[in-house]
Amino acid sequence: MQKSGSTAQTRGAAGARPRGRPRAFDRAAALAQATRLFWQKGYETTSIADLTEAMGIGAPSLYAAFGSKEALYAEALRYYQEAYDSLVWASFMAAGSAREAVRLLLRDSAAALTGNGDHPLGCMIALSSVGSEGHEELGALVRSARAAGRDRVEARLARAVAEGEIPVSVDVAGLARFVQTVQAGMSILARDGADRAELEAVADIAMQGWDARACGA
Amino acid sequence: MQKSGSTAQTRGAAGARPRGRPRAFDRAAALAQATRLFWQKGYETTSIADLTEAMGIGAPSLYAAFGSKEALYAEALRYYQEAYDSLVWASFMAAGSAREAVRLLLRDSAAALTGNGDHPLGCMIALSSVGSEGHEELGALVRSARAAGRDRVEARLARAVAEGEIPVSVDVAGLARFVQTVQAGMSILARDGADRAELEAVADIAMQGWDARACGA
DNA sequence: GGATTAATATATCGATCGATGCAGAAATCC
DNA sequence: GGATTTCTGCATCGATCGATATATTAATCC
Repeated sequence: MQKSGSTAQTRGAAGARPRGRPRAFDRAAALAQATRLFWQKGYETTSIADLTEAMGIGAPSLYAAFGSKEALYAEALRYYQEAYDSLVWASFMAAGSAREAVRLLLRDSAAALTGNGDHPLGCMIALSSVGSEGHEELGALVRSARAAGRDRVEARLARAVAEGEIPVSVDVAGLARFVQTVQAGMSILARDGADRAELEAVADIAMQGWDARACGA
Repeated sequence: MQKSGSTAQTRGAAGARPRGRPRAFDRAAALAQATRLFWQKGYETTSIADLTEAMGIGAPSLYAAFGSKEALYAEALRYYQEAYDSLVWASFMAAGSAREAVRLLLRDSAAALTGNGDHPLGCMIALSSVGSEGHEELGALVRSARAAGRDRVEARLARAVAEGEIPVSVDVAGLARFVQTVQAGMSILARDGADRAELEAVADIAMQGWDARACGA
């Protein structure tokens, strides 16, 4: 099910093929499939049988390439952050003001979380319930990933305070936590079937308070 | 582990004890324990062995009293709504205005979701990921429970429009969805360790937009 | 007391869980 | 070519999953 010519994906440009029998599947593609499955079903609910079927490989190949279910999930989480989550933050990073950054973050989140049908609904990180008893290592991983989002917002707000966009009287940590709350909540609504327009309306309402406060001066 | 005198909990006031050997455990107390376990760990992650241990009964007693794991979860969800979730809505129901109702709902949610250490963090309904593949019946149950919260808010907002508190130009469905989003997001933050003061600050920020909009007139 | 009814304790059911042992297959090195 | 290395397919490991069969115990009815 995989052309034999595509087995060189992890090799350096200078050749030097590894010694033994080459891997018959595309590791990156298999990881992408595993990511979508974990994203859709969660860690506990996704079985090795589910994974091997979706990835199109046998269990020994999975363990040889990824180590364990936990290690595969950790790698899938990293893949998700790079392949999906980072896209949501692109406009945020490029925005000229903190207000515009947050506005675009929430708008882009509304669009990404509802998706276009080619990936699961909601955010894999926000909706992950790993760490509720057992798998403490993965739980810490997910929690830190969630905290990273808020930290990005908080850092941007702090910069805006330094630049005079936002008055020093504003609690940037609290405001960042509010943005994180809205973004997290949108994932739950997206899972329940809220569409893009509905979440965009939520994002707009969340932003309407911005100008009412001293921030928007 | 249970006094034999407490076996009459489901009997009518007029006596008429059931025929056979009486149940040796308190069904309501066992349900309460099961609820807390499902609340903390989720449906899939909680095993029958976990349940029987926490409830202090054997597996056959569990199945005789509750039918199945799915039926027990459904009953636990109902118990949660009556014993915990309804408390959060008490002030909402009693408030004199829609604005005050929503404000108290978010404030009380902040308090309830962080708790006082005697129950799991976050909302069992909001954080439930049942229904992501398999268990479609329970998934529908949880989704409808989530929708019920938003419907309550929307109905209150609609009433406020009828009473002139909120202008007819306001999209009450969208505003209700915003409130639901903030409330849902707070559950995720609570699970990650956000304390009561932090979530109250989130609730306050969510409300600050209220007066800025036409609603607060 | 004897008959009837229901709950408990013990042991275990088949299925599935995550994870491997092993033999054959496909590549490199020499 | 032969030796070596690594991946794949098949079979299966012990543990745990949700759920029960069976025998015993404890109550009511008569």
